[in-house]
Amino acid sequence: MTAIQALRGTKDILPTEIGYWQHVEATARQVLGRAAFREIRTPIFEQTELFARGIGEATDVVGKEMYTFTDRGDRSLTLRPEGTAGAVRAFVEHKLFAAGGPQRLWYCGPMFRYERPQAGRQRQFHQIGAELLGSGDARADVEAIAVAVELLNCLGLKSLRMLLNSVGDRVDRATYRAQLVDYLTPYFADLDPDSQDRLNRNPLRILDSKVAKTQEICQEAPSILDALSPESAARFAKVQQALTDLGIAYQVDSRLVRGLDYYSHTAFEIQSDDLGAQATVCGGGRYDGLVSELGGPETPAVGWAIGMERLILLLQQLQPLTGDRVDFYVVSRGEQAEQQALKVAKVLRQGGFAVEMDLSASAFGKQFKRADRVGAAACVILGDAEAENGTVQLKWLASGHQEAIAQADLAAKAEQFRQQITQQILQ
RNA sequence: GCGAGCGUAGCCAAGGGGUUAAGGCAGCGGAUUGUGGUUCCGCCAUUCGUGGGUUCAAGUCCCAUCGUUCGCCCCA
Repeated sequence: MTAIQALRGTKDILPTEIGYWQHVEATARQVLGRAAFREIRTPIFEQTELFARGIGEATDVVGKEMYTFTDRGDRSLTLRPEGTAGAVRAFVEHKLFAAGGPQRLWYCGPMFRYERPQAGRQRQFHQIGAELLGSGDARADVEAIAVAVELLNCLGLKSLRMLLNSVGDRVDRATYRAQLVDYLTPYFADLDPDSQDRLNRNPLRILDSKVAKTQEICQEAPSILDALSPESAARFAKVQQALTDLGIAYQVDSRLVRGLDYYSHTAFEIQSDDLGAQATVCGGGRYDGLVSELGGPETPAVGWAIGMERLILLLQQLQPLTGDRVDFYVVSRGEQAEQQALKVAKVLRQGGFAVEMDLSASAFGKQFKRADRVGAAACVILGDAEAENGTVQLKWLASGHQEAIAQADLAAKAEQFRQQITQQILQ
């Protein structure tokens, strides 16, 4: 029998590392909640058409990275490759726009893309995302970005850099696209093959090619910022001013283009140098056309997504996880004592303590070793003598101090124990 | 989809054609059968991802395959 392994590009999150995930999720819930974002949970699979329409047929995500399958009813379904399309679908389906005023939504969960795994990239990965729907005001962009930055700050992440750009509206982009193609065409022969291919399909993407020669050519290329209409340019200036006022550092990078079709105006990425080739921890921007594209009313919107695996990769470099500790480890030997031990454990657990029962029936010495290994603050000991007179021996492992306590008194002494444990942790 | 590197125990590994597969951590047992953290002793891979080939001889060389890592593409 060969053992079955987790699929390529998927990972088990084991108890030893789950602490990071819980910490990130708790912090996200807190920070987003404080900014009045409300959590939404949508299905992890949807009609394929949702993503085809929402993300764009021409994108790589839709073109070659989706987990698409046919169910028993011959419907084409797809495991969600990102979270925005589903959130917007729910927004439209449940007419959340009718509530009046902008809606602030956030989500967190697994996403799926069929890609070759590498550092910071998996086939099933997790994102935390936020969407602010119903405001086209430049302040909405700023609010969205500020929440993302606040979340990363609260997690203690340092030395991140934010790249900011405006890709204008549809008209601006069409103008710019023409300019860019005009500029690049004479260099066609010098471009790398991928970029040659993109010249017709998606010329803006050539700008962030990693090939040195291509980068060199792009140095002199026209900037999209020069192609913005006065209105788009003013809007972008407003976003920058507000970020500066909030003390949020950024650098304008006119070559930042995002991969999904639905972006317009503000685009931003937060990157780290400590992630290998996949440097982006958070990416987002404005997507004014998406809601109507998905059958809702004309609704401007802005949002972002954070890659949780990448985030946790950074956290792990920062701080080791403090292991879960046990307050009491219950050591027992002898039939009567073992029976009583179960009750003692129950009483202590009801008192709010983390209690582990030794189930081995081995020598006391062995049981103490295990108590040590799980980092217990104290051992509760029950042998024949204790069982006989209804007491336990309570031994504090750090000091070695040991005392006899009546089993009936354990509940009443909970507060006293709690103080002793707290004291020990502080030391 | 393309390119490169790597697969020896639960983990980290040495060994790069000559035969008893180092060592460390962890684990288990004992010294110590009612008291842990230290110490000491012992045990822990008939086998080196899998299949085939070369050779008198293969973890060691070759091929294939699977897995994994890193990079490209793309993205969080």
